[in-house]
Amino acid sequence: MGITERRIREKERKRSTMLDAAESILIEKGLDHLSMEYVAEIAEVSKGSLYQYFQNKNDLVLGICYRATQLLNNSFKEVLESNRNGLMLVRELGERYLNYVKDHPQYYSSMKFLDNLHSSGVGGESDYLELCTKNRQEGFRLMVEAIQRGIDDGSIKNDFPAEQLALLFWSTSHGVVTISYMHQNYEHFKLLERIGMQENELFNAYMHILGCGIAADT
Amino acid sequence: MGITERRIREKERKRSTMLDAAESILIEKGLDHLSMEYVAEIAEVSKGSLYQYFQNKNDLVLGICYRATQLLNNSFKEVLESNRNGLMLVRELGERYLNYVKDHPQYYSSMKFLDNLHSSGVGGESDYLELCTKNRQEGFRLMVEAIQRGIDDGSIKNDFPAEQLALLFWSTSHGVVTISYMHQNYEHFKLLERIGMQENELFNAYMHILGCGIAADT
DNA sequence: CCAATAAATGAACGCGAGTCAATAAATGAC
DNA sequence: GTCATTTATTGACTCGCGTTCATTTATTGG
Repeated sequence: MGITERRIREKERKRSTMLDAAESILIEKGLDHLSMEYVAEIAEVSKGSLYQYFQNKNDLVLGICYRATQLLNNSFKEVLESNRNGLMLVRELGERYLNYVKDHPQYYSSMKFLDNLHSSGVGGESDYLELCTKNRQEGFRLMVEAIQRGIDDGSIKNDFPAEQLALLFWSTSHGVVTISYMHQNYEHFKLLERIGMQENELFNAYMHILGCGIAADT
Repeated sequence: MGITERRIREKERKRSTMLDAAESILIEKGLDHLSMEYVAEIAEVSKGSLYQYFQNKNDLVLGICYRATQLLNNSFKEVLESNRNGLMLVRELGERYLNYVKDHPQYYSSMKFLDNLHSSGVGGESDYLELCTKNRQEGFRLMVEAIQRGIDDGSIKNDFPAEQLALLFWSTSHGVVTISYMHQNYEHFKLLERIGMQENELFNAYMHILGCGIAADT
């Protein structure tokens, strides 16, 4: 009975096409101009068809967000395959995060979208929501792992449990990366210019400060 | 000619009433349920009237955001009136920021709204936008001042210029505060619980790490 | 009391998300 | 090949909401 399997594959392929369309709009026009009508037009299907593949607009955007989290996690996993010390891994994770935002601003914007969703108690109306959340947790887990390795190999102080340091690293780097994102994508955001700072300077300063806080005394 | 002045006062009073209505909705129902219709109903005016006082919905929300930035800045200014050393001031600023988000989540959400605006190149269609931006800059300036004082009084290392440290402090604390906000306002955000961490622990850890990075060696 | 000006109103418009009854296509049994 | 049945596709429709505007109402200055 290969027919149902083929059907499922077909369906996945179509879903993927639709996501491609949505993604291209996201890149070219931004989230504000991503309408179901427009996606349907680009994907060359009817609006109604979209709703056979996505439960609603949120679900579609989270479909992109799912790709986004996958890509970021894969990048993180690569880092952890290295056998450098934990502190270096942490630094590398930060760098990857920064480059990710630079290379895929549309993916990052979809992740911001995910963050903003949780407010209105949006729950069971998107299958992708759960997948995205899972991926987020996985990403966090990778950070924990890097830090734990650092604690184990003695490159990172053990003042705090690895999870707590990871949360700190996650939240603060998120803040720094957000600045970087704004700098690159918001025309009127001139803070870096105003204080005469380069993006990489910001990142290096961040890593320096963070390093002072978490690096073990050698 | 006191009549035009009275008129202007009246107009300001009415605008304020409308903002009050919008704010109460924001508190009780959140940004998602803040519609012009609803605001009109609560403020007991017609929908059309709102547009005599606000250029559009964004403008109205930014009106709230203006109040939000005012309040935060006032809190910051209080801190700077103290004559403790700069490092203590910085810590106090962070604490104020955290408490602000705890006490006025609706104001914080309006500031997130401001952040999300800059994307779609929304420019001259809101008078409040400029005011909010001004206030933001003022808030940042206060941070710079605290740090500069710290550098001057020797409590903060002078590895970096005050502006750069301020940007670092601003962005990283923003990240930490965001976690705190999510923890309090997003029902499904369980990260802190999952790693068994309290909010104040997060803050203290943040300040500890930051302190290691910026505090002068004594 | 009467223009003239300003403020307030709500019906009407446009846009976009989501629905659904009708239509078309694919499948499997005979 | 034919036909009943299940599955996929369509676009007209509803509905909510931001925004506009012609009309009505209130206020001012003469």
